Amino acid sequence: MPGSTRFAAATHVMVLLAIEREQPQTSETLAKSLSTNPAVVRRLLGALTRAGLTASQLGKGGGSLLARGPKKITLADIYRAVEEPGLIALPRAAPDPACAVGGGIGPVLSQVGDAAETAFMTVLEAMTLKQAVKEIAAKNAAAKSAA
Amino acid sequence: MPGSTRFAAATHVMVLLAIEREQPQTSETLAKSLSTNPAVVRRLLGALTRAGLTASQLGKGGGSLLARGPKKITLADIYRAVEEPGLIALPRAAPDPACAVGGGIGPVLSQVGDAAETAFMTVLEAMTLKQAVKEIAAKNAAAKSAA
DNA sequence: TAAATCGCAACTATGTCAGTTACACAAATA
DNA sequence: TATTTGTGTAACTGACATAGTTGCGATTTA
Repeated sequence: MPGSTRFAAATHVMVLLAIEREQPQTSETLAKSLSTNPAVVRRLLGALTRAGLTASQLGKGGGSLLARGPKKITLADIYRAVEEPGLIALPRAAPDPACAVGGGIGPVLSQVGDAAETAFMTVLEAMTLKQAVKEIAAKNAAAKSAA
Repeated sequence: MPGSTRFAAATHVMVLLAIEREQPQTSETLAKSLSTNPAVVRRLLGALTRAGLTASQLGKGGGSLLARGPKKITLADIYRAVEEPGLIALPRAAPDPACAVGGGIGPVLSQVGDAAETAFMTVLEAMTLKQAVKEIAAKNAAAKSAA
């Protein structure tokens, strides 16, 4: 499997926070929903907080909350918060200097890569957290009626 | 480093083959240009051949050639030949069944992920190998005149 | 037949990620 | 002020993907 599952996990967390908008959620509660460890959630939350997407409240009755409304958060925001940029990796080893291609290929590739990544992010940009919550609720309702 | 460098390496190989259109290139020659090992190149070439992008000639005087003209090969073809699909990884662990989000988030995420990946590929689709060769040549000329 | 070359399979090394444990620090409550 | 609750972060581990390497069998040409 290429890449990381952080985006999926972070989105899950954000959806949960969006649904329980009022109540601060502890990392333990969130971890249980994701079937994972509180520390994993806290790492995610750390990245989300640094990106200004969530805020956390220390002490009793504390936990994490959305820093702004779910209509003002897109999946692109979440992606950027937890994933590294650079969908296309450039080679580690420097190519043979005698090779006619070696010098020019890097810039060309990263130019195309940036353009492709921008297109990728644009799609993520188009979906807000609120829409995601709505779609998930719809899927759940469909699944329930089928059962 | 996230992801793989195969796409960059495979593109490098393809550009080389496009430039030396007539002469079959051995994996050893190609490997030297990439500063890597012949076996690594052969693995790449294997994937490219399976995808119908290159053809190889066994025996003495053999090597690899482009299977069709560089105008008819896009960077998307190369990407698909050597990289796994699925830019967005879904979580390994199944979420808590009691969690209201668990069931619905997977489908929603993979739907958005597919759309984003399609956008990504469209950009790659827009650039042919021939164009890439041309741009690289231009970059090299610029670098040479600057030196 | 001999030389050149691909194709493939094993193996190793390295890096990243998820998972886990542990502990210090902050904030609220009694 | 002492206790409780919960975050933030560091260290360690195990799993897995990738790149790199080696070796050998198969195939083609001279």
